[in-house]
Amino acid sequence: MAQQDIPKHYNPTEAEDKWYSYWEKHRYFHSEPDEREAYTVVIPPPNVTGVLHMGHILNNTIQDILVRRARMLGKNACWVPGTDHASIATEAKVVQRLRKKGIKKSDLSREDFLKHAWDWTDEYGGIILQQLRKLGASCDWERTRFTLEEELYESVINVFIDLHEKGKVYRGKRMINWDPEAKTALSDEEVIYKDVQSKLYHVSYAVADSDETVTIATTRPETILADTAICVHPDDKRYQHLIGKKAIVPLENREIPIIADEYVEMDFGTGCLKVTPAHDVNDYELGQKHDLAIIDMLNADGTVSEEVNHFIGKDRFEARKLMVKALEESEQLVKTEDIANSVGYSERTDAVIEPRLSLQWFLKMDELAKPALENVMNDEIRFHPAKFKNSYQNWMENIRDWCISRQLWWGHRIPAWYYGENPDDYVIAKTLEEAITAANEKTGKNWTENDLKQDEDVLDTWFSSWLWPISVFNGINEPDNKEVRYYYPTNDLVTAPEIMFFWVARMIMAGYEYRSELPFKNVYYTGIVRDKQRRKMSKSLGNSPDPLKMIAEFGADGVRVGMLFSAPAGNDLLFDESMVEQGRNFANKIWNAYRFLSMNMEDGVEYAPTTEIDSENLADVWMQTRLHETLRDIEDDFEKFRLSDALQKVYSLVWDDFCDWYIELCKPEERGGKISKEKLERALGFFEELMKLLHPFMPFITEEIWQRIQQRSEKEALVITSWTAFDEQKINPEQRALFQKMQLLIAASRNIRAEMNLSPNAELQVLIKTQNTEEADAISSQQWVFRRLQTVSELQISSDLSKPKMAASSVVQGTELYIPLEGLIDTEKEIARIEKEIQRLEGFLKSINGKLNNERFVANAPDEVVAKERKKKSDTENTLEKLRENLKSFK
RNA sequence: GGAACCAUAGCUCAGUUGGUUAGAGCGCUACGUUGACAUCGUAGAGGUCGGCAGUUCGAAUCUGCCUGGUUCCA
Repeated sequence: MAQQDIPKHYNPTEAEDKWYSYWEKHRYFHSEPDEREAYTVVIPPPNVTGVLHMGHILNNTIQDILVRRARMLGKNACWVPGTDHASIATEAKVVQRLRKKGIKKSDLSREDFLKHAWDWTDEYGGIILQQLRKLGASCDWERTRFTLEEELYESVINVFIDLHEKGKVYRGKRMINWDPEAKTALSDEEVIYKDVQSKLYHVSYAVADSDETVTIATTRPETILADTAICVHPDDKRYQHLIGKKAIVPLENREIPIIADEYVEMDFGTGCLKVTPAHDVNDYELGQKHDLAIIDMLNADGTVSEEVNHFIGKDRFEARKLMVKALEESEQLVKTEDIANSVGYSERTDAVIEPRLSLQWFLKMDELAKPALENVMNDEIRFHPAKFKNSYQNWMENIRDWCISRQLWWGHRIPAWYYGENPDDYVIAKTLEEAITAANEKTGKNWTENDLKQDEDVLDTWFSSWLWPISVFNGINEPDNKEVRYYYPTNDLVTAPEIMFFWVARMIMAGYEYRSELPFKNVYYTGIVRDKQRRKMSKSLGNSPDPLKMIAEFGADGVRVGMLFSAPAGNDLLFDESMVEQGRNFANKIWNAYRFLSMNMEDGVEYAPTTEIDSENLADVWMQTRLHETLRDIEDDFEKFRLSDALQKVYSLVWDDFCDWYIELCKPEERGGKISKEKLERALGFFEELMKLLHPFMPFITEEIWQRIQQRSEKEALVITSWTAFDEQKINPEQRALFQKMQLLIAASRNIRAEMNLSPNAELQVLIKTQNTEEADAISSQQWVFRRLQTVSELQISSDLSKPKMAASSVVQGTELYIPLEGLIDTEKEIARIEKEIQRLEGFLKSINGKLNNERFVANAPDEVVAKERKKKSDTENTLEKLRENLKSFK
């Protein structure tokens, strides 16, 4: 392509749209089972309500890198995308939208409401998946799944039925976490505890038939209305005489027993505990133990119920205020103190959670947890970073049953059918017909469809997500189908540590329960994206940049690179837009490297990029060495999921090695001259190799350049090109060392120019005194490297050189470099320069001597270490001697 | 209250089995633009590795304690 066609700056938008649709059109991301090894990733399904945020960018960038690399490695890569139905969040959105239209949820039938919910989903549900395409995500879109679609719905119902048959799903009245905002039960994991400043109210209760009072302390005085006992420690001398007596509940004037239990901490608060079994987990257990009455004083919406006699219909917080006022008036409020305590909030609605006694469906976890714990602890499933095994273990070992029912409509409706009012008057069945049959069998009666009522509730969203790696391949409904057998277990799961318990742990359980096998081999936990002040990025804080705007401004490749640069494995990352800028700059650097090479192409000439190097050319041998060293090193990084490190290495290979050295050395000697065709083809050959290496990280620009370098057929797109295999034979340590020495000599020369204020173009006489004739030969034979990068009038290379007078000098690895500067040299400066270097090396030598003079070091340290120190000593002494000689010539 | 993780340059982080007077990127300073790229190049400054003690011939690395921070669980 001719030079005028290539703009000076890379324009990502155009290339990104072009190549993404090209990839999609040719179905490169689509996977079908075949004879190749499968590489499977299932996306952590975002909520249908979701829009792309920085966490998604990070997470999906990582997945895409893994998937694209696997694809290039020749594996049958399959990345399954999809969304989950997010019952609470979606239902809230739909309710909100209906409210705007003046419709109340309570006015609608279940069917009508669900119609609205599906409308909403059809309208907004696909947004986030569209956005992922902008990022370059190479998902198999033909496999897009939704947790509420028919096949997945059926999977959930089948699993519920199965677990019920196994006795693992049960129905019971238990203390659960109630969200009065969403009016539903939540699982323990959906409660977020926050430390808040509260008041501790000390309230005195009269003791019946006496003048005495007892004082309790509580942060929730309104629950006094539902108290059914006072409890003290049996050994507490202060209260022993009261045990067995009655106390009188303030306002309500009910008599409640004063009981004794060792559960009470004598030195906490007053040592006297009010017991409200309906509204506190611990109190509930006390109640069970002592057979206490249960008064449920709260309605579903958090208002006071008619079970008590005061503040009926008032919100719980309003009731609290009124209660305090009333206690003040009756002079039963002894004192109020400030206290920091922990309060549970709903993960979804942020409402204060109320512990509530409620009839719900639960899943028994103990047996499910066993293989799930074992196989993570023994690294059958590997966590990256491994530190997360600790909290996983802790959770698994203290696991409690999972409350899986939700009082919502949007979700998988529980397949329980009731025919009577007793707790056991139900059957579990997939359809009404089956339910009738089952009910008839169970009861021996003849039920009709009007007699049976299906449970109104739906299942926790995670009760569908936990099947995701199986259900996306329909492996629940058809356990033996070809797809699930081919793709399952999946390979890597990339997710946030926040959902380790919600999701990861439960997927592992489901994996062992339903496939007798792990669901994935590796779990990579990404960090949390924070802003520069370490605050978590969130919508409410408004501190999160809009990812799509960022992609538009910096390019998807730039965003991906920037994200990864700030994301070392498993640590939180402080997102900084300057990192994205760096990513964009990198894309531009690549672009310009190509632009330069293309400028050297003649119109109408066919160029055939080659990886056959000129073995006589030091730059070629070195560049090939660097390429293969990098291939080797990043293989290891990928193995350890150190993607940030891998990218750094490729970045440095491209920018530092290829652009700063290799391309510079390709430039023709004479200004305005063109690079020879052969040289250009080798440079392009390397360039193609670099594009392959970079492709997983920066898919768009690499494909763009790949397609510019040569005309490619649809079978030759970079996205499906084979990864270059690491080849030990392509690494040449000797030539690498020689090139490195050249680099150091050039750097030394540049340094002298900089320190002496000499222009880079000043023609200088340079003398290189080598340590021996072999080195002189080696350097001489490749002296063009030096000449190309330093303007020299004369270059002498020999082991037998006499130092010129008034020359600036440098010693690199024992090789000396002289630049005679008669008339130009600033003697003072040069003396200072040499003295500084001497000082540095003397310090170095001192520390080496410190070791070598220590008998115990010589006696105890491994021979190699001692030998290494000796070598360092002689090298340093050698260099020092030369520096001192040089210094002498100025004095 | 229990537990885990972390503390290295101005900032964000590497530093893999203990053996270079500690590395990268960004930022900073100086110089540089008559065609690859100023979204750039060259050179440079900058750290008693949170503190104290210990193990060791040798500690950023291992152990203990202390301080500060983050996260998870209750």
